[in-house]
Amino acid sequence: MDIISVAIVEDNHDIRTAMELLINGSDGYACVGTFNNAETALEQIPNLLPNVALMDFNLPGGMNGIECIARLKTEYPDMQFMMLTVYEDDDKIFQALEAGASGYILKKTSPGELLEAIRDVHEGGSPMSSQIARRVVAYFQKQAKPNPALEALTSREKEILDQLSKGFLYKEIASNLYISIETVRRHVHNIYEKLHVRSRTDAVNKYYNR
Amino acid sequence: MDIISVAIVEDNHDIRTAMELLINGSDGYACVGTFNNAETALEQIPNLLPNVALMDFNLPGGMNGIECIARLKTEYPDMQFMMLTVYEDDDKIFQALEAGASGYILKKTSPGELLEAIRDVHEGGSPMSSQIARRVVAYFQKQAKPNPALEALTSREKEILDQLSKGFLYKEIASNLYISIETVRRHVHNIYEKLHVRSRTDAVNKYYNR
DNA sequence: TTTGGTATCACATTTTCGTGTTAAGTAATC
DNA sequence: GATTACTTAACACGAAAATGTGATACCAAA
Repeated sequence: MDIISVAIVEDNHDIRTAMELLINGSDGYACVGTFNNAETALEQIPNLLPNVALMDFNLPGGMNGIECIARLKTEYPDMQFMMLTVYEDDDKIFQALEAGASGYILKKTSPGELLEAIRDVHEGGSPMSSQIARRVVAYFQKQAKPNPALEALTSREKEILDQLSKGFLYKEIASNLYISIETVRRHVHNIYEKLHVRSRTDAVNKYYNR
Repeated sequence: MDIISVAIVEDNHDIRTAMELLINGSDGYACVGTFNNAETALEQIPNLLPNVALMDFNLPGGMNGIECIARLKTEYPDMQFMMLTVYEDDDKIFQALEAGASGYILKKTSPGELLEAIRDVHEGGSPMSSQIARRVVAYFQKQAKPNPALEALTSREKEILDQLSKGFLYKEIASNLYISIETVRRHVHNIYEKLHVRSRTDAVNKYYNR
């Protein structure tokens, strides 16, 4: 069992110290640096190159933890980041994951579970509570269901819209579907009416749920 | 602790029977139905209305487990579905989640963890292994990073492209950005050249990473 | 100082798109 | 048997987009 080096970015002194003690007091873990703001972390972490960085969301100064992760992750893609926060809202979760966090756990997590999560993220997992996971899964399910306005389209119209979305010219669509260009025009017209749009781009945007 | 009713859809007789025994032999769980194919499950589950349905991927007959989930989830949004499979590939995971599965666990999971996962998914969580979660998280990170070809665009060009993507006419873009329509034309031309496209829709598709 | 990249504007031409109107054949519904 | 919805098609017109060519100005790097 190799030793996992950990950096902590957390502005609350008590929490920061408690986590440092926990990590340094556990076999197989070493805290190599603690920071109370994003700017210092951004400056020092490149020197320390920890395996895992624990990141708080709210930090004093202009930069929050997510921005800090985004910058570091770009430079050091192999470094693992884990959000450690009190927030459970969708926005913050998705932002953190997009920025490059692999784990997302709440501060109320027990010390034992925290250590386990650190090891987990280091070994290629994505530790997160089952509730957090449900938020992430819900995102997929929401994405999957298309705009209900599209249901009003006939199957032929959907076919045409799909061709439109791929950027084909009318004449290309006509030849792809073996119909006249005038018929394409007609279908497009009907599609626009049903979707209440006046241009191809707007129609495609609705098609992709934007 | 209320009793969780469970249905099992799994074609392998041994596995199906073993799970049924496990569930019926555990306090707080009851197996209310087992099925060896999707068609029968689709027909019977509406009568049983279990809290949780465990679903295998490969099933005999025309329908697989994902299609089965998709149909049932549309009818019974409150029913919880958990994939129980041997597959760990991204495609199957994402398909299952989009279809409406809330949990995704592997067949090698221990009996104790399986029971825990069933309770978890019933209580609003999304049980999945840390490795599975990483796949899902990776999807977010991939989505977040834009097409590298866009980096070749100047900031002004990105601004124009963003306006294009919103469906504005050239003259609207011109007035939004306080420039001449001829300048818009020129920028659009340069954007198309850099992105190697010949139409607005293709450019927008690249902008959105399609 | 020159060169290269960026942003700006102009004119001309061709192609494509969006809209209006009309209408025939088919399939499903009532 | 009439009605309704869908698919197909044609013609015309103006608007918008795409293409080609050229030009000026600014700024920063070579």
